[in-house]
Amino acid sequence: MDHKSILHGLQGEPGASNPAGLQPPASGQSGPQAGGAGSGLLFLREEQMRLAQDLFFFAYRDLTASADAILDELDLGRAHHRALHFIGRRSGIAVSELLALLRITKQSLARVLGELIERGYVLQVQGPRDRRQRLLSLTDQGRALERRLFERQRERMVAAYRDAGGVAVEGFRRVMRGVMDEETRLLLEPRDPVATLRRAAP
Amino acid sequence: MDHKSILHGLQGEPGASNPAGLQPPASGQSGPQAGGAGSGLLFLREEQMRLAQDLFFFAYRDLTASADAILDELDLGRAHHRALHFIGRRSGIAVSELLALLRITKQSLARVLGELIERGYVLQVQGPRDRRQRLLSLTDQGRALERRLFERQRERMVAAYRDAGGVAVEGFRRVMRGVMDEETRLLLEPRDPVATLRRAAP
DNA sequence: CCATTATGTCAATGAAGCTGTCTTAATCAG
DNA sequence: CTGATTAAGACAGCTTCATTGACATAATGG
Repeated sequence: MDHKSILHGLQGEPGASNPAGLQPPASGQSGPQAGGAGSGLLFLREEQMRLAQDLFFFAYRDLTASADAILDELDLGRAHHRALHFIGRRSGIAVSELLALLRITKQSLARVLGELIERGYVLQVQGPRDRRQRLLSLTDQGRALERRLFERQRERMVAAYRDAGGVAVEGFRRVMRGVMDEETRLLLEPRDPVATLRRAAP
Repeated sequence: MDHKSILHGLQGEPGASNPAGLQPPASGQSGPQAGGAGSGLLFLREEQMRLAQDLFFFAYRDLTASADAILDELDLGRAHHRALHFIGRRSGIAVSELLALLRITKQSLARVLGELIERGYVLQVQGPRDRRQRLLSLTDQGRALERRLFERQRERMVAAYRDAGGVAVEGFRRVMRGVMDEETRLLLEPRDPVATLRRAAP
Protein backbone atom coordinates (compact mmCIF):
# COMPACT_ATOMS: atom_id res chain seq x y z
CA MET A 1 0.00 0.00 0.00
CA ASP A 2 2.21 2.79 -1.16
CA HIS A 3 -0.76 4.84 -2.14
CA LYS A 4 0.21 7.93 -4.04
CA SER A 5 -3.03 9.58 -3.27
CA ILE A 6 -1.69 12.10 -0.86
CA LEU A 7 -5.07 13.69 -0.73
CA HIS A 8 -8.40 12.05 -0.95
CA GLY A 9 -9.88 12.58 -4.36
CA LEU A 10 -7.01 14.23 -6.02
CA GLN A 11 -5.45 11.75 -8.28
CA GLY A 12 -1.74 11.44 -7.90
CA GLU A 13 -0.56 13.79 -10.54
CA PRO A 14 2.06 12.44 -12.87
CA GLY A 15 4.83 14.58 -11.49
CA ALA A 16 3.83 14.17 -7.92
CA SER A 17 6.70 11.95 -6.97
CA ASN A 18 9.02 14.79 -7.83
CA PRO A 19 9.85 16.52 -4.59
CA ALA A 20 7.47 19.44 -4.51
CA GLY A 21 7.23 19.46 -8.27
CA LEU A 22 10.44 21.32 -8.23
CA GLN A 23 10.19 21.89 -11.93
CA PRO A 24 7.88 24.84 -12.31
CA PRO A 25 6.26 25.74 -15.61
CA ALA A 26 9.66 26.60 -16.91
CA SER A 27 7.74 28.42 -19.56
CA GLY A 28 10.34 30.92 -18.76
CA GLN A 29 9.06 34.45 -18.52
CA SER A 30 10.24 36.07 -15.38
CA GLY A 31 7.29 38.42 -15.62
CA PRO A 32 3.97 37.80 -14.00
CA GLN A 33 1.37 35.76 -15.84
CA ALA A 34 4.06 33.58 -17.29
CA GLY A 35 2.68 30.59 -19.10
CA GLY A 36 -0.48 30.56 -21.14
CA ALA A 37 -3.63 28.88 -20.03
CA GLY A 38 -2.79 25.59 -21.62
CA SER A 39 0.95 25.78 -21.42
CA GLY A 40 1.70 25.81 -17.75
CA LEU A 41 0.37 27.04 -14.46
CA LEU A 42 1.00 23.62 -13.05
CA PHE A 43 2.23 25.46 -10.01
CA LEU A 44 -1.29 26.58 -9.30
CA ARG A 45 -2.70 23.14 -8.73
CA GLU A 46 -4.15 21.99 -5.51
CA GLU A 47 -1.23 19.90 -4.41
CA GLN A 48 1.08 22.83 -4.94
CA MET A 49 -1.12 25.02 -2.80
CA ARG A 50 -1.16 22.51 -0.01
CA LEU A 51 2.57 22.25 -0.25
CA ALA A 52 2.76 26.01 0.10
CA GLN A 53 0.83 25.71 3.36
CA ASP A 54 3.36 23.18 4.56
CA LEU A 55 6.23 25.42 3.57
CA PHE A 56 4.79 28.33 5.45
CA PHE A 57 4.14 26.36 8.57
CA PHE A 58 7.48 24.63 8.76
CA ALA A 59 9.67 27.52 7.65
CA TYR A 60 8.03 30.01 9.97
CA ARG A 61 8.08 27.63 12.87
CA ASP A 62 11.74 26.74 12.45
CA LEU A 63 12.80 30.31 11.86
CA THR A 64 11.08 31.67 14.93
CA ALA A 65 12.18 28.75 17.06
CA SER A 66 15.81 29.51 16.31
CA ALA A 67 15.79 32.46 18.69
CA ASP A 68 13.96 30.72 21.49
CA ALA A 69 16.99 29.51 23.39
CA ILE A 70 18.07 33.08 24.07
CA LEU A 71 14.58 34.15 24.97
CA ASP A 72 14.18 31.31 27.41
CA GLU A 73 17.41 32.29 29.12
CA LEU A 74 16.02 35.72 29.80
CA ASP A 75 12.50 34.63 30.59
CA LEU A 76 11.12 36.42 27.61
CA GLY A 77 8.73 35.16 24.99
CA ARG A 78 8.24 35.51 21.29
CA ALA A 79 5.92 38.40 21.85
CA HIS A 80 8.82 40.30 23.38
CA HIS A 81 10.97 39.46 20.41
CA ARG A 82 8.40 40.78 17.97
CA ALA A 83 8.07 44.01 19.88
CA LEU A 84 11.85 44.44 20.04
CA HIS A 85 12.08 43.74 16.35
CA PHE A 86 9.59 46.36 15.27
CA ILE A 87 10.76 48.98 17.73
CA GLY A 88 14.25 48.42 16.38
CA ARG A 89 13.01 48.61 12.82
CA ARG A 90 11.14 51.83 13.43
CA SER A 91 12.82 53.71 16.17
CA GLY A 92 10.57 56.39 17.59
CA ILE A 93 7.42 54.50 16.72
CA ALA A 94 4.32 55.41 18.68
CA VAL A 95 2.41 52.83 20.67
CA SER A 96 -0.59 52.99 18.38
CA GLU A 97 1.62 52.43 15.35
CA LEU A 98 3.19 49.41 16.95
CA LEU A 99 -0.26 48.07 17.69
CA ALA A 100 -1.20 48.48 14.05
CA LEU A 101 1.88 46.59 12.92
CA LEU A 102 1.44 43.72 15.32
CA ARG A 103 -2.33 43.67 15.06
CA ILE A 104 -2.88 42.81 18.66
CA THR A 105 -4.85 44.66 21.29
CA LYS A 106 -3.57 47.38 23.53
CA GLN A 107 -3.88 45.15 26.53
CA SER A 108 -1.88 42.37 24.97
CA LEU A 109 0.89 44.74 24.09
CA ALA A 110 0.75 46.48 27.44
CA ARG A 111 2.07 43.54 29.37
CA VAL A 112 4.89 42.83 26.96
CA LEU A 113 5.86 46.44 26.58
CA GLY A 114 5.68 47.06 30.30
CA GLU A 115 8.17 44.30 30.94
CA LEU A 116 10.51 45.49 28.23
CA ILE A 117 10.48 49.00 29.65
CA GLU A 118 10.83 47.89 33.22
CA ARG A 119 13.75 45.69 32.38
CA GLY A 120 15.52 48.43 30.50
CA TYR A 121 15.24 47.21 26.94
CA VAL A 122 12.86 49.87 25.69
CA LEU A 123 12.73 53.59 26.21
CA GLN A 124 9.65 55.76 26.14
CA VAL A 125 9.73 59.47 25.45
CA GLN A 126 6.92 61.91 25.11
CA GLY A 127 6.19 62.89 21.54
CA PRO A 128 7.52 66.34 20.72
CA ARG A 129 4.75 67.26 18.30
CA ASP A 130 1.95 65.38 20.02
CA ARG A 131 2.60 65.11 23.70
CA ARG A 132 0.01 62.41 24.13
CA GLN A 133 2.24 60.01 22.30
CA ARG A 134 4.89 57.87 23.91
CA LEU A 135 7.52 57.22 21.27
CA LEU A 136 9.34 53.95 21.67
CA SER A 137 12.96 53.14 21.01
CA LEU A 138 15.51 50.57 22.08
CA THR A 139 18.03 51.27 24.78
CA ASP A 140 21.60 50.16 24.20
CA GLN A 141 20.74 47.06 26.14
CA GLY A 142 17.65 46.53 24.01
CA ARG A 143 19.60 46.98 20.83
CA ALA A 144 22.14 44.46 22.03
CA LEU A 145 19.47 41.91 22.83
CA GLU A 146 17.67 42.44 19.57
CA ARG A 147 20.93 41.90 17.78
CA ARG A 148 21.60 38.65 19.57
CA LEU A 149 18.19 37.41 18.59
CA PHE A 150 18.55 38.68 15.07
CA GLU A 151 21.89 36.96 14.56
CA ARG A 152 20.36 33.57 15.10
CA GLN A 153 17.78 34.11 12.48
CA ARG A 154 20.16 35.90 10.19
CA GLU A 155 22.49 32.92 9.96
CA ARG A 156 19.62 30.78 8.89
CA MET A 157 18.30 33.21 6.33
CA VAL A 158 21.68 34.10 4.90
CA ALA A 159 22.31 30.43 4.31
CA ALA A 160 18.93 29.97 2.68
CA TYR A 161 19.38 33.04 0.50
CA ARG A 162 22.89 32.11 -0.51
CA ASP A 163 21.97 28.56 -1.38
CA ALA A 164 18.92 29.62 -3.31
CA GLY A 165 20.56 32.43 -5.25
CA GLY A 166 19.54 35.95 -6.12
CA VAL A 167 16.84 35.07 -8.59
CA ALA A 168 15.18 32.77 -6.09
CA VAL A 169 15.36 35.44 -3.42
CA GLU A 170 13.62 37.88 -5.68
CA GLY A 171 10.92 35.28 -6.32
CA PHE A 172 10.59 34.61 -2.64
CA ARG A 173 9.99 38.26 -1.96
CA ARG A 174 7.42 38.58 -4.70
CA VAL A 175 5.42 35.66 -3.39
CA MET A 176 5.63 36.71 0.24
CA ARG A 177 4.36 40.15 -0.61
CA GLY A 178 1.59 38.70 -2.69
CA VAL A 179 0.31 36.62 0.18
CA MET A 180 -0.11 39.61 2.46
CA ASP A 181 -3.16 41.76 2.86
CA GLU A 182 -2.95 44.82 0.66
CA GLU A 183 -3.07 46.96 3.73
CA THR A 184 -0.10 45.15 5.18
CA ARG A 185 1.88 45.62 2.00
CA LEU A 186 1.55 49.35 2.37
CA LEU A 187 3.05 49.28 5.83
CA LEU A 188 5.94 47.15 4.76
CA GLU A 189 8.58 49.60 3.70
CA PRO A 190 7.43 53.14 3.67
CA ARG A 191 9.94 55.75 2.57
CA ASP A 192 9.60 57.39 5.90
CA PRO A 193 9.18 54.51 8.31
CA VAL A 194 6.81 56.34 10.54
CA ALA A 195 5.08 59.00 8.50
CA THR A 196 2.84 56.54 6.70
CA LEU A 197 1.16 55.55 9.88
CA ARG A 198 0.74 59.00 11.23
CA ARG A 199 -2.03 60.89 9.61
CA ALA A 200 -0.40 64.27 10.14
CA ALA A 201 3.29 64.80 9.48
CA PRO A 202 3.83 68.55 9.35
CA MET B 1 30.10 51.96 -1.38
CA ASP B 2 28.38 48.86 -2.46
CA HIS B 3 30.24 47.40 0.40
CA LYS B 4 30.62 43.72 0.41
CA SER B 5 30.38 43.92 4.14
CA ILE B 6 27.32 41.79 4.42
CA LEU B 7 26.93 42.51 8.08
CA HIS B 8 26.93 45.35 10.42
CA GLY B 9 27.61 48.16 8.08
CA LEU B 10 24.18 49.34 8.91
CA GLN B 11 24.11 52.85 7.65
CA GLY B 12 21.21 53.68 5.40
CA GLU B 13 22.42 52.21 2.21
CA PRO B 14 22.07 54.29 -0.93
CA GLY B 15 19.55 51.99 -2.53
CA ALA B 16 17.46 51.70 0.56
CA SER B 17 14.66 53.79 -0.83
CA ASN B 18 14.05 51.15 -3.44
CA PRO B 19 11.21 49.04 -2.15
CA ALA B 20 12.96 46.06 -0.68
CA GLY B 21 15.83 46.43 -3.05
CA LEU B 22 13.67 44.74 -5.60
CA GLN B 23 16.55 44.51 -7.98
CA PRO B 24 18.54 41.51 -6.89
CA PRO B 25 21.98 40.72 -8.17
CA ALA B 26 20.42 39.81 -11.47
CA SER B 27 23.61 37.99 -12.04
CA GLY B 28 21.26 35.61 -13.66
CA GLN B 29 22.03 32.01 -12.98
CA SER B 30 19.01 30.17 -11.76
CA GLY B 31 21.31 27.76 -10.00
CA PRO B 32 22.43 28.15 -6.45
CA GLN B 33 25.50 30.15 -5.63
CA ALA B 34 24.75 32.54 -8.43
CA GLY B 35 27.01 35.53 -8.40
CA GLY B 36 30.65 35.47 -7.47
CA ALA B 37 32.05 36.96 -4.33
CA GLY B 38 32.59 40.35 -5.82
CA SER B 39 29.74 40.43 -8.26
CA GLY B 40 26.67 40.53 -6.12
CA LEU B 41 25.27 39.05 -2.98
CA LEU B 42 23.77 42.38 -2.11
CA PHE B 43 20.72 40.39 -1.14
CA LEU B 44 22.63 39.07 1.83
CA ARG B 45 22.98 42.40 3.56
CA GLU B 46 21.61 43.13 6.94
CA GLU B 47 18.72 45.27 5.78
CA GLN B 48 17.67 42.49 3.45
CA MET B 49 17.69 40.01 6.27
CA ARG B 50 15.58 42.23 8.44
CA LEU B 51 13.20 42.68 5.59
CA ALA B 52 12.97 38.92 5.31
CA GLN B 53 11.91 38.81 8.95
CA ASP B 54 9.19 41.31 8.18
CA LEU B 55 8.04 39.31 5.19
CA PHE B 56 7.79 36.16 7.22
CA PHE B 57 5.88 37.76 10.01
CA PHE B 58 3.38 39.61 7.86
CA ALA B 59 2.82 36.95 5.24
CA TYR B 60 2.35 34.17 7.75
CA ARG B 61 0.10 36.26 9.92
CA ASP B 62 -2.14 37.34 7.07
CA LEU B 63 -2.28 33.90 5.54
CA THR B 64 -3.28 32.15 8.73
CA ALA B 65 -5.70 34.90 9.67
CA SER B 66 -7.61 34.36 6.46
CA ALA B 67 -9.20 31.19 7.78
CA ASP B 68 -10.06 32.55 11.20
CA ALA B 69 -13.57 33.69 10.40
CA ILE B 70 -14.65 30.12 9.69
CA LEU B 71 -12.87 28.79 12.73
CA ASP B 72 -14.52 31.35 14.99
CA GLU B 73 -17.92 30.34 13.68
CA LEU B 74 -17.31 26.80 14.79
CA ASP B 75 -15.53 27.64 18.02
CA LEU B 76 -12.35 26.09 16.81
CA GLY B 77 -8.86 27.50 16.91
CA ARG B 78 -5.80 27.51 14.75
CA ALA B 79 -4.50 24.46 16.50
CA HIS B 80 -7.52 22.56 15.22
CA HIS B 81 -6.85 23.82 11.73
CA ARG B 82 -3.26 22.65 11.82
CA ALA B 83 -4.30 19.21 12.99
CA LEU B 84 -6.97 18.95 10.30
CA HIS B 85 -4.46 20.03 7.71
CA PHE B 86 -1.87 17.43 8.51
CA ILE B 87 -4.33 14.64 9.06
CA GLY B 88 -5.77 15.48 5.65
CA ARG B 89 -2.31 15.59 4.13
CA ARG B 90 -1.34 12.25 5.58
CA SER B 91 -4.41 10.19 5.99
CA GLY B 92 -3.78 7.27 8.30
CA ILE B 93 -1.09 9.10 10.21
CA ALA B 94 -0.36 7.84 13.71
CA VAL B 95 -0.58 10.11 16.73
CA SER B 96 3.16 10.04 17.33
CA GLU B 97 3.80 11.02 13.73
CA LEU B 98 1.42 13.92 14.01
CA LEU B 99 3.18 15.01 17.16
CA ALA B 100 6.50 14.95 15.34
CA LEU B 101 5.12 17.09 12.53
CA LEU B 102 3.55 19.67 14.79
CA ARG B 103 6.33 19.58 17.36
CA ILE B 104 4.04 20.03 20.29
CA THR B 105 3.56 17.83 23.30
CA LYS B 106 1.16 14.95 23.59
CA GLN B 107 -0.92 16.86 26.07
CA SER B 108 -1.25 19.86 23.83
CA LEU B 109 -2.41 17.70 20.99
CA ALA B 110 -4.70 15.64 23.20
CA ARG B 111 -7.18 18.40 23.82
CA VAL B 112 -7.35 19.50 20.20
CA LEU B 113 -7.55 15.98 18.87
CA GLY B 114 -10.12 14.96 21.44
CA GLU B 115 -12.40 17.78 20.39
CA LEU B 116 -11.99 16.98 16.72
CA ILE B 117 -12.85 13.35 17.31
CA GLU B 118 -15.74 14.09 19.60
CA ARG B 119 -17.23 16.51 17.13
CA GLY B 120 -16.96 14.09 14.27
CA TYR B 121 -14.19 15.64 12.21
CA VAL B 122 -11.55 13.02 12.80
CA LEU B 123 -11.67 9.26 12.87
CA GLN B 124 -9.42 6.96 14.82
CA VAL B 125 -8.82 3.36 13.91
CA GLN B 126 -6.55 0.83 15.48
CA GLY B 127 -3.43 0.17 13.47
CA PRO B 128 -3.60 -3.10 11.59
CA ARG B 129 0.07 -3.93 11.89
CA ASP B 130 0.64 -2.36 15.27
CA ARG B 131 -2.49 -2.39 17.33
CA ARG B 132 -1.13 0.12 19.78
CA GLN B 133 -1.39 2.79 17.16
CA ARG B 134 -4.46 4.90 16.55
CA LEU B 135 -4.36 5.91 12.92
CA LEU B 136 -6.03 9.22 12.21
CA SER B 137 -8.06 10.26 9.22
CA LEU B 138 -10.69 12.83 8.37
CA THR B 139 -14.36 11.97 8.29
CA ASP B 140 -16.42 13.31 5.41
CA GLN B 141 -17.38 16.15 7.67
CA GLY B 142 -13.76 16.76 8.56
CA ARG B 143 -12.75 16.73 4.93
CA ALA B 144 -15.46 19.24 4.16
CA LEU B 145 -14.32 21.55 6.91
CA GLU B 146 -10.70 21.25 5.99
CA ARG B 147 -11.64 22.13 2.44
CA ARG B 148 -13.53 25.22 3.48
CA LEU B 149 -10.54 26.39 5.45
CA PHE B 150 -8.17 25.52 2.67
CA GLU B 151 -10.15 27.41 0.07
CA ARG B 152 -9.65 30.68 1.91
CA GLN B 153 -5.93 30.28 1.96
CA ARG B 154 -5.83 28.83 -1.53
CA GLU B 155 -7.37 31.92 -3.07
CA ARG B 156 -4.71 34.04 -1.49
CA MET B 157 -1.86 31.81 -2.51
CA VAL B 158 -3.08 31.23 -6.02
CA ALA B 159 -3.25 34.96 -6.54
CA ALA B 160 0.22 35.43 -5.13
CA TYR B 161 1.66 32.61 -7.24
CA ARG B 162 -0.06 33.78 -10.39
CA ASP B 163 1.05 37.36 -9.97
CA ALA B 164 4.59 36.37 -9.14
CA GLY B 165 5.01 33.83 -11.94
CA GLY B 166 6.48 30.36 -12.13
CA VAL B 167 10.09 31.36 -11.75
CA ALA B 168 9.30 33.34 -8.63
CA VAL B 169 7.34 30.43 -7.21
CA GLU B 170 10.28 28.16 -7.70
CA GLY B 171 12.47 30.69 -5.93
CA PHE B 172 10.00 30.98 -3.12
CA ARG B 173 10.07 27.26 -2.57
CA ARG B 174 13.82 27.10 -2.58
CA VAL B 175 14.12 29.80 0.04
CA MET B 176 11.37 28.39 2.24
CA ARG B 177 13.01 25.00 2.25
CA GLY B 178 16.35 26.56 2.99
CA VAL B 179 15.05 28.26 6.09
CA MET B 180 13.80 25.05 7.64
CA ASP B 181 15.69 22.71 9.91
CA GLU B 182 17.28 19.90 7.95
CA GLU B 183 15.22 17.47 9.89
CA THR B 184 12.06 19.27 8.90
CA ARG B 185 13.04 19.21 5.26
CA LEU B 186 13.15 15.44 5.36
CA LEU B 187 9.60 15.24 6.62
CA LEU B 188 8.32 17.60 4.01
CA GLU B 189 7.38 15.37 1.15
CA PRO B 190 8.37 11.81 1.56
CA ARG B 191 7.62 9.44 -1.29
CA ASP B 192 5.38 7.49 0.98
CA PRO B 193 3.76 10.09 3.18
CA VAL B 194 3.82 7.97 6.25
CA ALA B 195 6.56 5.41 5.92
CA THR B 196 9.31 7.90 6.55
CA LEU B 197 8.08 8.55 10.02
CA ARG B 198 7.50 4.99 10.94
CA ARG B 199 10.62 3.17 11.74
CA ALA B 200 9.23 -0.20 10.69
CA ALA B 201 7.38 -0.55 7.43
CA PRO B 202 7.39 -4.23 6.57
C1' DC C 1 9.20 -12.73 30.69
C1' DC C 2 10.53 -8.13 30.47
C1' DA C 3 11.88 -3.75 28.50
C1' DT C 4 10.21 -0.65 25.38
C1' DT C 5 6.80 1.73 22.76
C1' DA C 6 2.21 4.02 21.62
C1' DT C 7 -1.29 6.11 23.50
C1' DG C 8 -4.05 8.26 26.90
C1' DT C 9 -4.92 10.79 31.24
C1' DC C 10 -4.57 13.74 35.57
C1' DA C 11 -3.01 18.03 37.64
C1' DA C 12 -0.88 22.30 37.56
C1' DT C 13 1.22 26.11 35.12
C1' DG C 14 2.58 29.66 31.84
C1' DA C 15 2.38 32.53 27.62
C1' DA C 16 -0.15 35.29 24.86
C1' DG C 17 -3.91 36.63 23.23
C1' DC C 18 -9.06 38.56 23.92
C1' DT C 19 -13.31 41.73 25.60
C1' DG C 20 -15.18 45.39 28.14
C1' DT C 21 -14.89 49.28 30.96
C1' DC C 22 -12.76 53.32 32.75
C1' DT C 23 -9.37 57.34 33.43
C1' DT C 24 -6.21 60.99 32.18
C1' DA C 25 -4.24 64.09 29.29
C1' DA C 26 -3.76 66.32 24.94
C1' DT C 27 -5.41 67.70 20.53
C1' DC C 28 -8.51 69.57 17.36
C1' DA C 29 -12.72 71.36 15.29
C1' DG C 30 -16.33 74.55 15.61
C1' DC D 1 -13.42 78.34 24.92
C1' DT D 2 -15.82 74.19 24.85
C1' DG D 3 -16.74 69.74 23.57
C1' DA D 4 -15.62 65.63 20.86
C1' DT D 5 -11.92 62.83 19.73
C1' DT D 6 -7.55 60.70 20.26
C1' DA D 7 -3.34 58.43 22.66
C1' DA D 8 -2.12 55.98 26.23
C1' DG D 9 -2.64 53.34 30.34
C1' DA D 10 -5.01 50.42 33.71
C1' DC D 11 -8.36 46.93 35.91
C1' DA D 12 -10.95 42.60 35.86
C1' DG D 13 -11.88 38.38 33.85
C1' DC D 14 -11.55 35.10 30.23
C1' DT D 15 -9.79 31.81 26.30
C1' DT D 16 -6.51 29.31 23.57
C1' DC D 17 -2.57 26.89 23.22
C1' DA D 18 1.26 25.46 24.84
C1' DT D 19 4.29 23.49 28.84
C1' DT D 20 6.04 19.85 32.66
C1' DG D 21 5.75 15.73 35.35
C1' DA D 22 3.75 11.64 36.82
C1' DC D 23 1.29 7.64 35.89
C1' DA D 24 -1.68 3.75 33.53
C1' DT D 25 -2.68 0.47 29.90
C1' DA D 26 -1.95 -2.31 26.23
C1' DA D 27 0.81 -4.17 22.62
C1' DT D 28 5.26 -5.22 20.68
C1' DG D 29 9.45 -7.61 20.36
C1' DG D 30 13.82 -9.50 21.82
